[in-house]
Amino acid sequence: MAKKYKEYSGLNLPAVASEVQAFWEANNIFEKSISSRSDDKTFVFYEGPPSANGLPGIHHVMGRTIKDIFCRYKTLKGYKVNRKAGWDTHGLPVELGVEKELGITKEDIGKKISIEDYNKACREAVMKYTDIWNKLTQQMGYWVDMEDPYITYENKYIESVWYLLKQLYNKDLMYKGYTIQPYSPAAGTGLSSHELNQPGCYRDVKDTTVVAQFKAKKSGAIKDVEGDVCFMAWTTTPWTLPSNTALAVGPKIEYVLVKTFNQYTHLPIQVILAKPLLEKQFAGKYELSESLEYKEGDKKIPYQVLKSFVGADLVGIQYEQLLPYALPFENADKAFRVIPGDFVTTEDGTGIVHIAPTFGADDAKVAKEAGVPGMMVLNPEGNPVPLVDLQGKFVAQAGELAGKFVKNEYYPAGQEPEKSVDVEISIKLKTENKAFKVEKYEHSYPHCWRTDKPVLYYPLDSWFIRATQMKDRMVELNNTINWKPKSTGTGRFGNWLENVNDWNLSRSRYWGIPIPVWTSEDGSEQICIGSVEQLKDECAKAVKAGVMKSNPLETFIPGNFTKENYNILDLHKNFVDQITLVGASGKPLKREADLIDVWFDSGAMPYAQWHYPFENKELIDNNKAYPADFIAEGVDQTRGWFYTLHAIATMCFDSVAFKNVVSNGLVLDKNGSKMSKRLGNAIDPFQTLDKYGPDATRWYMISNAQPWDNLKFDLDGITEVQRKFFGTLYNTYQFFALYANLDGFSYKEVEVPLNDRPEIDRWIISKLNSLVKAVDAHWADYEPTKAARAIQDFVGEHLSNWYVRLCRRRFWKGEYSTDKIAAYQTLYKCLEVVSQLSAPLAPFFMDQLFKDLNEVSGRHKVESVHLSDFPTFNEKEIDLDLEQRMELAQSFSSMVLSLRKKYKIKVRQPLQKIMIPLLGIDPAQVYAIKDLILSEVNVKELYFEDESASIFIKKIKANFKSLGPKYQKSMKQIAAAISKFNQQDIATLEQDKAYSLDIEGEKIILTLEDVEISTDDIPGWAVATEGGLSVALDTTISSSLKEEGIARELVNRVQNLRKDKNFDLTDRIQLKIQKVEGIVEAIHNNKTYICSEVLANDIEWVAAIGADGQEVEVDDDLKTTISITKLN
RNA sequence: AGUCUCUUAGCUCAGUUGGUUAGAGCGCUACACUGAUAAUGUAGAGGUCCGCAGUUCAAAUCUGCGAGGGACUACCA
Repeated sequence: MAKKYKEYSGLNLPAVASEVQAFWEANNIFEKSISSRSDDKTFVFYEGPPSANGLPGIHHVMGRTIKDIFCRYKTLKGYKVNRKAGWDTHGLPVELGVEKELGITKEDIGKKISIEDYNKACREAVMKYTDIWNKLTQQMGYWVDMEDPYITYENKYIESVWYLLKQLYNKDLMYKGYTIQPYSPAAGTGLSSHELNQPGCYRDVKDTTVVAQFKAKKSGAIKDVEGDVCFMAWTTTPWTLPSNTALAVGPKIEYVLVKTFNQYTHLPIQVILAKPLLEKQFAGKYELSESLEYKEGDKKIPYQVLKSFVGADLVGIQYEQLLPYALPFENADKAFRVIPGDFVTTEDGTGIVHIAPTFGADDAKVAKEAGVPGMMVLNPEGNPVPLVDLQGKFVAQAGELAGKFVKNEYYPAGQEPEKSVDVEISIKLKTENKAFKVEKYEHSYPHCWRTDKPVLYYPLDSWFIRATQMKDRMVELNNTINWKPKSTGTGRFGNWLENVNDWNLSRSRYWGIPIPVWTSEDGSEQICIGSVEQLKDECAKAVKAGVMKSNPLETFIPGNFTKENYNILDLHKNFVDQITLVGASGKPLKREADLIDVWFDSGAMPYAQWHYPFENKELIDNNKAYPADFIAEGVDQTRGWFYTLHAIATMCFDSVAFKNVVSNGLVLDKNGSKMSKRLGNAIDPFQTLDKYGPDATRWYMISNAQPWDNLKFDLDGITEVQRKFFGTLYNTYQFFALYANLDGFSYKEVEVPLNDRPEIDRWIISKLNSLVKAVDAHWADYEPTKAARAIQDFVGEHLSNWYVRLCRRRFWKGEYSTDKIAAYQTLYKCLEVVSQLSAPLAPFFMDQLFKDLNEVSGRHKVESVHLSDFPTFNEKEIDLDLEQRMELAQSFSSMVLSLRKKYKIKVRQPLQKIMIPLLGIDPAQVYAIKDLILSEVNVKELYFEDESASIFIKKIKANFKSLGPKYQKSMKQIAAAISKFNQQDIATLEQDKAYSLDIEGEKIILTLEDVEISTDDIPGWAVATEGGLSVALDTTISSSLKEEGIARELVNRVQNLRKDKNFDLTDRIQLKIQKVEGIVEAIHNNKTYICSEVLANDIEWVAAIGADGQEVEVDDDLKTTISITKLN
């Protein structure tokens, strides 16, 4: 017996997924999808490593669906797509997790717990959730090679990173410098921006603020002003005033010179500040006054505006140092000047900004640009340091402030002085006539999340990568990358590159990749290590020179890449910090204490995942696995992973790291708020996959919104996809399977030539080819949403709602004829192709569909849809004319049905004729679909009415698209004139193909193209108009039509009865009907039709029917009783 | 604060180079069909296209200024 198509008792998507999953595993389908493709045609994909330290969320399903789609698609297109999984294992979250678990803090490291044990704990903790991640990967159908992932903490990985760092070092792209970073003196550690963004870090505090007066040295714009002139600058951190080395003004801001009196010393003063802030600063007791009479004790202090300038005029003017405790150790002559600053605003303060380059990031930046030094002094060892030390105390050079903490919060509890440094300085300035105003001010200021004490912005030593130097090349290379969406590449990423800063590599942490640089104490000698082999050699030298007792890498064998060999070392801090190397002149070299930014880890993955260049050198050098053809991550990675990949590739390889990149948006909850555990609106990916199945979940996520838009994730949306798309497709398959099994169709017959198939078959085949063409282009173009929607539309609208619905009869009626075979072949083909087109997105369901079909037909010699070849479209099978006329058929049908509805004539009641006016349509087009329309709307005849026939009432409208460009300004009058046309005018225009209009004395010739003419009404007919098409329906029901209607009703009732009685489709019956007035004629005249429809041999009229009879209504208020019996 | 992004029906989204009646699905209401039946179809109601100003004969669409949501980066005297 021939194989049967599998029939199902219901659609259970989660069950489908687990069955197919089991099938994949049992038959190694994933491996085969790679191994079956040739090495010559590869598609390179990079997996952005997730941190196994956190749990996966629903957004990971989103991101990974996108990755999976294009990898699977390329596989179908014949590419070999290797996908190595990876784990991001370093970083602060891991450290914090471990500290929480062990109940320790950073201070305990090296004391309560050794760095070695600490790192060991991190190493174990970080892989804690790998099982859960693997489960998600498997359950959602994400194909990635989890067997052999790259792991960023492995020695081989680190060795590759070191290699890259050394390249940068050798190219002089790495340097050590200082930068202003958030720093917690109480904790003695720098803080990352991540730490500063912890909730509760920014708090409103009340600080003493000072508007200080900086006495100008007269030159430039103020050269000729009599008397002393001061710049006014406001600060919320008076303790930074001793470190002031510049004042910044906005070049375009207007400033004024004001004459007034100091409120504390009552001495006359002349000050400069921004004009927009004049009233704010001179509020309260100050008053604009003609006379400048003032003595101590007066309630009001008068002031006058003497002069105004723009900021640019002030730039370059020098001033006397406000608090001359110390001078910058270098370039002191360049200090104490007015410099330009773009960031200066006139929102608050004075419009002149006090610049202390050692304690502000912006300050450092503008000072550097202007060539102004920061207040760095030399410590007893001769090293430059700021005026405040790492504990937050002033250094010796700070005069009477020396030894004091800059904030009272830093003193041990109970030891705070009564007056904080801020207050002390304020008082000093007041008495010295240098303070214009001192007041408390409330503002938000960051606090250390661990010590609860305010953060300082402090210059810290860091290693940098000279990204600024490579900016132009990075921009150039970026222009060759295909970004989805484009705006992220040009906008967010492009701007980021344009304004790129040097990359701060340093992190003062424990669990990460150590900077492989060893330096002598005086900084004169330095080695950067680029491999374990080199480290071993240098260690040997160090042992020889006597700076180290033994070589910890003694047993390491260079060139041996076995696990065993690499397991004898650990390239983490605990191990490498034990190593002292030796410089050329014999000085001992110590490793720089810092670790590198974990973003470097992940940006190095293209090379480090292959242990480049120690192993697999050719993969990179010969561009076999580099650069990536495709990567995808969330848009939040733009300045993260996308950037680090790009930067490293540009700097080390002068190449892009990826050619195509999809940056997807966020997954929000259904109200558009961010998902978070705290709000309890986070969606559990496992529950979702369990309940709805991966296919529907994936399909929903991709079809609902473009990947780069945020997705408002709503579970009801998945239900809809389930019902609407998968349900419909499932039903279509079930329908096919039901009849194909009855007829034994297994696609063994020769293909019925397209020309021998009916119009509707050629139509759906044409549609199918168009679909293949479109979907192929969408997948290739990284437009998954468009692909999904196109498929959805095809399945729902064209295949199910139109093709199957209209063709149902062909499947169950009659012999196993050519026409029937054509129908099966057509529907089969559609289902098969749909399964292939959709397989990248709905891998489980589509594989089942494909296999269910293929197992009977054996058309494909592969076990799985994922091993098949993507369908090709045949341009010759696309018939746009046909597609267009089918649309016409659909429109006409819809209009007629709408008319039936309006006139309350049910579809089962046959009607005699419809008429279509030949206005703007090709009769041949409509003629070809005549039968289709007629059967769809149950009407007997269709004919065309020539446009010259006078029964139409026509409507005319201006065609703006055609008239607009030609007449522009006169458009409105023309349109108005056209709308006033009467039937005669329209006829004239149609006849002469032209019509002359007179608009404001100008003659305008209208052609037929300039207007749209449609039918408005046909008297005596029911008329429907839609989008320029009209159709008229004859609603007359003659007696013979009425009889037919009754016959049809009867057939319908009998069929229902057959079904109720569970008769087989092919059972013949005996039909008894109770003789009732009004139906005899109708049934008699349609007897043959009735009998053939219900498979009755004859109709037996009876006077009354017994208990087995069924009363039925065949027309309004027209009832009879019938009974049927099976004939054997 | 800067950069990017989004805002169209109750909800989720389409809407080509500007062209005059702004579309679909879901939901809702009404109905039909009953040999795909826990399926299917049809029709109807439903809109200040976020606001304002501008360009244009013509703006959901282009420009500017705002508002709101979101992300990232930075953090301010």
